[in-house]
Amino acid sequence: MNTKRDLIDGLSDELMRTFRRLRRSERKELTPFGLTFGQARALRLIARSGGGMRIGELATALEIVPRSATTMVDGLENAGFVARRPDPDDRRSVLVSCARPGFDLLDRLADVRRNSAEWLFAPLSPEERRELLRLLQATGKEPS
Amino acid sequence: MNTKRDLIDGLSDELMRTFRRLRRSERKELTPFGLTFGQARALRLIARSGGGMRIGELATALEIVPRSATTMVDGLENAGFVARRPDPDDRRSVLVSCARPGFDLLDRLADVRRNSAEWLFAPLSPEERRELLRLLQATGKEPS
DNA sequence: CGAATATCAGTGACACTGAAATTA
DNA sequence: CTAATTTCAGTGGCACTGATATTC
Repeated sequence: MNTKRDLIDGLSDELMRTFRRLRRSERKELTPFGLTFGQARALRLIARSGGGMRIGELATALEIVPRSATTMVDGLENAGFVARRPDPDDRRSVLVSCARPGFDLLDRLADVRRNSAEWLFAPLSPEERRELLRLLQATGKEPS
Repeated sequence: MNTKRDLIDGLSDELMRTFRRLRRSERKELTPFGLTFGQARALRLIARSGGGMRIGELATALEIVPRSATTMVDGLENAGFVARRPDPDDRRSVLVSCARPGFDLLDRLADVRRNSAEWLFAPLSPEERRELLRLLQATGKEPS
């Protein structure tokens, strides 16, 4: 049982350590584009949605509360990367969609993301990467 | 090469998602103890150091800049969990060590941490957990 | 002198809660 | 009326940079 505790402890530590390195690297490379780590993440999701995304949808996808998604969209909108428009079918809702400057950025953003991550995963073979992805995807979704 | 990009993208996404879930869960369980996620992490390291740790050492271990470690120790010290004392061998330095209330907390803190993480790793077998740990440990340490 | 150590002051990112307004 | 959706206001965590004092 001591080994079990050590294992979970180590997993927590390594998970945190690895994520923080990834985020720091990506942040640094994102700075010249005027985007933060979180904004880039949101922009990817919004662009992928095509026709437009409600704030609540975005919040769910980002796993944050809707209020926080509002602020995130504010930043992207002020920078001109996304646009808000009212939902014609539900006047409570707002649809957020990717604006032209946002679309123009997507390819370079993908490059940045890949470059930021590549050094991190470089020591892993393609098979190991797939296995890592599989294991991460298998983790639990909610605290029981 | 499209598959390669998708793989790295997915790894980044899953790594972030998994870490954030862990942190959120641990934060929630840590609240009653008056500790934040970062403080708990620092306290573990300080306690493990035994005789005392310099701020710079702690910063290196936490992978943050020394100035941020100062603030983190401030919080732990104000709460009475750690104590600062001057380094007798180097008057520029301060040694941070775990105080009695901090020691008293360690066991319960370990429980919290294990409980917070267990649901996350529950779907993984012991072998898979060891493999996940190995893969995370194998990731790169510095942006090339 | 230059280098190391810790601290002070300010800032940015980002998540949270609670309350209010609008509409389904 | 209740529930859903977004937004406003404020707060907390935590990382950063730059400047300063002290000491090696």
